[in-house]
Amino acid sequence: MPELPEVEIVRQSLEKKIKHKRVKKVIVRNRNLRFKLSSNFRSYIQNQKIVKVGRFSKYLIIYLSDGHYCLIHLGMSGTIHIVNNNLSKVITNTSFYSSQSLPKKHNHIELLFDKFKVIYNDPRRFGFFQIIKSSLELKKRFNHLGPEPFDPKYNLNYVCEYFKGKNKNIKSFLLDQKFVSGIGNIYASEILFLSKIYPFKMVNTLNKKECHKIILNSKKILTKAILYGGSSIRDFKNLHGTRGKFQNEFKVYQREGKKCKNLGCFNLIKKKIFSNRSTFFCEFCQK
DNA sequence: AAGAGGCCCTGATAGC
DNA sequence: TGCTATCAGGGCCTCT
Repeated sequence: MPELPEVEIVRQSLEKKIKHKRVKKVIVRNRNLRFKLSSNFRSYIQNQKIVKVGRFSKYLIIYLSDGHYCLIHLGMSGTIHIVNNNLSKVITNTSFYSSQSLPKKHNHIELLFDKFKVIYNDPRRFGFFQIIKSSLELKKRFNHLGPEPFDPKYNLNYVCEYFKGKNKNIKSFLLDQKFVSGIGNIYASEILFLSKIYPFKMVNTLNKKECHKIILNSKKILTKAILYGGSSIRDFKNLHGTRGKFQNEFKVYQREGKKCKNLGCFNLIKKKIFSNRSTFFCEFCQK
């Protein structure tokens, strides 16, 4: 489901809800996630106080009072719900589901607090929970990831150097978390449309000006998406509450066959499947 | 060693 | 109605 903006929205609402609160009990219903949940997973979280909820790229980091960390990745379909304990009613919505459509199936992990519980639901099970035991280990865990788009390290020098001698298109690089981390399939298309760059242009043919536009627009699109509360795509039934609004701002994503939104352009948005992911673009505006 | 492709898994939707 | 095929916001692993 989520790219960096959606994960950030989840982080904000989750932290608001659980910071300084103690986990009373942990229920594991299914440990077969992306990575199998370790057998002692519960013991690391039970009775811990939540110090804060952080995020790096598309990963949530729960800081536990004894210095350990609980790393969460939502994969493609992971969602987090907060449900009131006695009333069994959704009181905070961190996942774009409404109380009416709260799924019973695929609730794999539950963290029980005094008055509410946090439920992890994930039909496809591409997401995961992991215990990280030290800040050093946490750093190592993210070692393979490139800078976030907001990081000053994601600059013209870095990008130009990185692209030297690389024989791959720009869309693939925006999705490559080793190059820049946090961008996914929606925002990659949107960033390239805004930059007026053809998604399948090889990076070794990009000039400095184009690299500069990609850097600026990566920051711009993700910042705006966070401001809009993320994107809620695929229309769930009975949605309400904290549903994101950025899907209304899409210029190309899921707009195949529709008119280009650039002023004066009457071309229709195209969709092309490349390495199993769809890419949306305007042939006329993106060169 | 960079780059392409397959695979993990379930659910929604389209087409017959 | 009920089948089958295709597609989904991600990332890891293997092969060449």
